[in-house]
Amino acid sequence: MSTSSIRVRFAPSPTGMFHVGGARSALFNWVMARQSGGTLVLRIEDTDTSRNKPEWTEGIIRALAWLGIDADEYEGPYFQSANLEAHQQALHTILEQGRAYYCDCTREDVIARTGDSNKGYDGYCRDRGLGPGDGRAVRFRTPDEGQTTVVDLIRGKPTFENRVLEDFVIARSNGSVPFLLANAVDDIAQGITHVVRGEEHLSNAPKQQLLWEALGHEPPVWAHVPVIVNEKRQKLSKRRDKVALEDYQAEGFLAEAMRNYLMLLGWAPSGDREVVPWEVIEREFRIEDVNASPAFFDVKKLRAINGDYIRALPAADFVAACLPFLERAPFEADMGVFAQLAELAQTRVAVLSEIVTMVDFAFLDEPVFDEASWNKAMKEPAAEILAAAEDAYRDAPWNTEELKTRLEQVGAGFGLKLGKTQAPVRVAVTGRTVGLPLFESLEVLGRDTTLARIAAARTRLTG
RNA sequence: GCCCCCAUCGUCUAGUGGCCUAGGACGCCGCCCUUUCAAGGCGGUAGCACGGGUUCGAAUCCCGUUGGGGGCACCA
Repeated sequence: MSTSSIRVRFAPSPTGMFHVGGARSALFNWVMARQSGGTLVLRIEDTDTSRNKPEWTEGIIRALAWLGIDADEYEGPYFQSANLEAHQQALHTILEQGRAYYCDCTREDVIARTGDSNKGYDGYCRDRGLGPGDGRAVRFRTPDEGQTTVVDLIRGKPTFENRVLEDFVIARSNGSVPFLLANAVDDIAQGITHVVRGEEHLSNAPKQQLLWEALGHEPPVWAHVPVIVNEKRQKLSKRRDKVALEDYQAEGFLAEAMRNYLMLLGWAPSGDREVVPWEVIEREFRIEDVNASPAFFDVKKLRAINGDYIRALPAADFVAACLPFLERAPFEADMGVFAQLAELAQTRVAVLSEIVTMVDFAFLDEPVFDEASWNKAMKEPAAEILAAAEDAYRDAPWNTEELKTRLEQVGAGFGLKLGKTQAPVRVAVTGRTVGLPLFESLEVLGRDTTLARIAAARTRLTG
């Protein structure tokens, strides 16, 4: 952005869990504000009292902070509900201009007349000269002729025939002002210069632009970012898709990875790389470069990127990041032991929550035996291998190299390579066929536990 | 039904008329490494929806077709 004093906004309504689509919009707006020295305004659109809950608002603020958009990064939060008077004032201004009229039609009346529930309002009350009264809403009189063109940074100049724009409601019969007007009035009041929001709002743009003009203001520059879709190419919905940012956070996705990935939906940094420091994104992002087509939310790719970020973490940071997951685990982890295992685990987890099953064997009294693993590893000379291993380990110097060498020797006695020989031992000690490097794990576990587990497995095997 | 938007590998993208026998990433496959699994290294698979133009030249420009999507509330 070359414009120096842009004002953008993020205006979510607190009607549910904060989701990834909102996060991306917030990120786009934030980047635009930061790179232009402009301002990001946070406005909570809380006027639908039947669907709003304060905890949703807290969730939004918490999620933004998690992504790096702390309170000092935006102006606000403003609450739409605090701006009711301005909404009424705007309503009167429009009414006085004769650009709006009262209407007592119910939804049913309109459908009865048009015979089509998909058709908009038919203009029935346009010239009935109704005054205010019970059960009467106010509708904006859209122009009969001409067209409205919105300047959209991503889509060019979508143009709408004014005659197909229905006379929409700008005041409900109870006097309250709905979204189309309230949103526009707030944007005007807060000096918004660029409205960057989801594509689902594109068809609202001409109506709102008409409102801006009626209120005596130059319309803003718009940017309708494409929706994020699921595997069926439909807009992500909280009903059928996993969209809550909190859920991803709880699973162990890193905020840095999440925001990097989110920015990749519809856009890409220069060069042949996409996992890049945030500074690069902030430097290179241009809303004009955002693709106009919907993007699929690919969790697999998100995981891959998250893995990249995890591996890039300094060891101590990785340990710290695992803490919350350890606290929720069904065991008490000794941090000294964990630190050693974490080093082995860091390249093996794509999301932090996976750390739990990766190290549980070290902190549980008994390993959790995976049925399939047991059956796979405890086949033929397994009992003999375990017996030999137990003998070989009883007096072994307890370090990785020696443990490895001794088991190699055990395997040699059966004509087996280490890959085969280690399987029964691994399952006996960790419960699973895959996991952290075995001998390193044994070293950390200690002789007593290792021997005890091998013995227990032998008993279990032979009955 | 009406309005609007969109269209490069399975997915996310680079590409803005010649540098493209279309590049990268994820996924997938193979090989190497190897104590399992990862990580890492190397290699491979796969795409400009279709049809017309414009042009010396089109993934790039125009038109149409088809196919997707979003919206059509006294929700936001």
